[in-house]
Amino acid sequence: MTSQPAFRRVEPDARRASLIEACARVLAREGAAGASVRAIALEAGVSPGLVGHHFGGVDALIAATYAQVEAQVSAALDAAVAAAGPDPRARLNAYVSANLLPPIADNALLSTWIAFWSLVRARPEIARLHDEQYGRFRAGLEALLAEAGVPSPALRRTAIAATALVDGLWLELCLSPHTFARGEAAQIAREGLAGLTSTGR
Amino acid sequence: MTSQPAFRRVEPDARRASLIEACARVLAREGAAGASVRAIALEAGVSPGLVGHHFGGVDALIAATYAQVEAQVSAALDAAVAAAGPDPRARLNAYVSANLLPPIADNALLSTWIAFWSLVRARPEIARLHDEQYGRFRAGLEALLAEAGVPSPALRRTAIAATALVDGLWLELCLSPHTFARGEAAQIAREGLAGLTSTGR
DNA sequence: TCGCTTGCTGAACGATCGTATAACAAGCGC
DNA sequence: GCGCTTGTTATACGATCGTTCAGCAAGCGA
Repeated sequence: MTSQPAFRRVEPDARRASLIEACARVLAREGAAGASVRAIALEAGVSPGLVGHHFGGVDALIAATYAQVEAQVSAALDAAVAAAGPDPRARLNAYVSANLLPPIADNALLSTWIAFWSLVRARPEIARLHDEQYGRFRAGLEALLAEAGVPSPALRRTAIAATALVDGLWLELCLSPHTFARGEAAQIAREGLAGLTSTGR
Repeated sequence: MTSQPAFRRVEPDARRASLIEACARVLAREGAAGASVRAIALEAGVSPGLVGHHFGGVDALIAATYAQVEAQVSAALDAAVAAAGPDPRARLNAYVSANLLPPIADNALLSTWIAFWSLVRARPEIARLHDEQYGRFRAGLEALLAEAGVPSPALRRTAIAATALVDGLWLELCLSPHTFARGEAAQIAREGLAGLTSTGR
């Protein structure tokens, strides 16, 4: 009888990806407070030492997870805009409401994101990542607003307001999911965006 | 030579208040992860055992701190509305923009609030407090929106959108304070509110 | 089949966590 | 001035935290 291997060797990139996914799941399930090295390693089915081996420390793993989740969100937004066709207004609406519809408005993803927010003030590395992410999101929004005819002077403020609207809806969707449904949030975001752009001067 | 007392006896209510204030300061400075019993006790200048003695556990202290901070914010909002005079539109504007001006838009208060958010998913008690707080805020907003002439069918959605706008601006003000100034945030909120209510049907 | 590279394990370390508890002492009532 | 109440301290406990590291073993190449 041949005993099966006690563990499988995986190439570094694949193992890192597996740890990142496990970290995201733990963050979603237990919040930032529960994202310990041991909990993440258990979730990934590996030993705690592997986290230090591949990332050097748990902070770097969390930062990598942030970057990974953000890349997924960004890709989903780009896809939504591309699928919306050529009409500028439709592209703008798609960009905004995609944040509040699947696959972005997933409970696990929302929880992951708020766990990151809670780390921003304590970890300068996370804060830097957040600033970059926020900047990219707002830049994308400003470009779509410009396409949709929002005049240049109002661009910055309209983009900030729309970003805040989306973030606020996203936040409440995460904190108390029973207040309103995902579909309603997307509709509120679309209506709100219409209001924000109609009076933007 | 008379040696001075090693500590002062304080009546329970006053000591509890002192611990709550210390908890808020620690949450603001170090985030939820740093709000340990020992850190809070050190901040308050007492021994760690006092937290258990007066609150039973650190969770109850954090919940009490949440309730206390919320009461302060609520009082500041009421005061802002009262100071705005009788005009419905002015009262509505005061309610919204007061969230983004001193004393509410204080860095410590903002950090405290986001630390609470990060605890909502992990602690059901905190989640319940959040739901109550959010409900009160939205109810207050709906009343002011009704005064300002927003028709009843649009009331709920408009209030949700305005709350999200304020929360989003508040969040970004906390996460990266250099993106925009407090005064600009309040102005964006006022303009955004005008847009939200003008198209609300 | 054997050796070598290296991904991986698992135990151990010191620090810090929340909580419980026995002893102490501040300060009021008498 | 003195005892009593009780707010407060200090310590101890077990659990869990992040990190380190010596050694095992998986699986490829020869």
